[in-house]
Amino acid sequence: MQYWLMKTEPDVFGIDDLATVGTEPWDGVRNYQARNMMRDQMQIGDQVLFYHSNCEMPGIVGIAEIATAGYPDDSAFDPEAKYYDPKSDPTQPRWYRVDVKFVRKLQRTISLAELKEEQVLADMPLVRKGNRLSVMPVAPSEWKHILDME
DNA sequence: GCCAACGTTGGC
DNA sequence: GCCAACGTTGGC
Repeated sequence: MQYWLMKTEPDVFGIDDLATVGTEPWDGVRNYQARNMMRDQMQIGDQVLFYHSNCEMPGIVGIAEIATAGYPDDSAFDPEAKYYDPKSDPTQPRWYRVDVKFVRKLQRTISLAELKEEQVLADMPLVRKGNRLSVMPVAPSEWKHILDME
């Protein structure tokens, strides 16, 4: 089993929204590194740190899990859809998504500022300046360390 | 294949 | 709202 971190903007879709719907297709990711991870590596049951970005207190707010392996993101095929990409062909999809399932909310937000202070987390792309990856792998030791901070 | 222009992310 | 960092695009 693998661990991941996925970013989302709470104004668009946050942990409370996930708690409400239960399972959500993670569509609209238009970054090749993130695409490759969703398409090639994510498996049902993988655990996810749910991260809020672009908000008052950026940080980890909950736990989710992967509910489907990667499958084509058909929001790329629909000219009416927000994430339409005319270069993605249904016979050879360019973009993929997974379904993400709510597990639980953390008792508190583990803020980005706190995460940055942890020396053992210094290698995470999340805390590195200028890194914009919205999906990233998390080492088992990092996973444990972060949840111990809860 | 280079690289300037442009768009997006996301912290602050 | 600003702006640094970075990815993508497109002219050459």
